[in-house]
Amino acid sequence: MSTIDEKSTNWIEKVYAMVRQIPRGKVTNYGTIADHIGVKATSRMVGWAMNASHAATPKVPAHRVVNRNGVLTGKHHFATPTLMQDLLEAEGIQIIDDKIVDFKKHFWQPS
DNA sequence: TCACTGACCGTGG
DNA sequence: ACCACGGCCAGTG
Repeated sequence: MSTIDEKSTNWIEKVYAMVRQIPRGKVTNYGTIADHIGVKATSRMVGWAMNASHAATPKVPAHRVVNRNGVLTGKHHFATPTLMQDLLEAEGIQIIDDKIVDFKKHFWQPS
């Protein structure tokens, strides 16, 4: 705490940076992020990192990150269980049963 | 100090 | 096609 950190949890910051790079109206999944980071990090770690993303600056659009099934797995972790779906719908993404429609079409992947 | 869990994904039988 | 297991980091009890 105090002062901004250093090198520890460096891979976590990479996750934040990648999620912030996601354009509006697009979504990605944990595996792709972890894989692109190319470090010792798996999807589980990415999800855990996002758990602390609420303290990251600037805020990380975690609502654009879903699981491989295109399901809003982390919606329950938001301020409200419907906030994630509401944000995605606001970006033009249709969601049915907590699942993104045409997930592949809205899927975004880092270069 | 040790052990388990966590917003997951891929592979094997 | 379905079920079970391993992997990786950090935080909490």
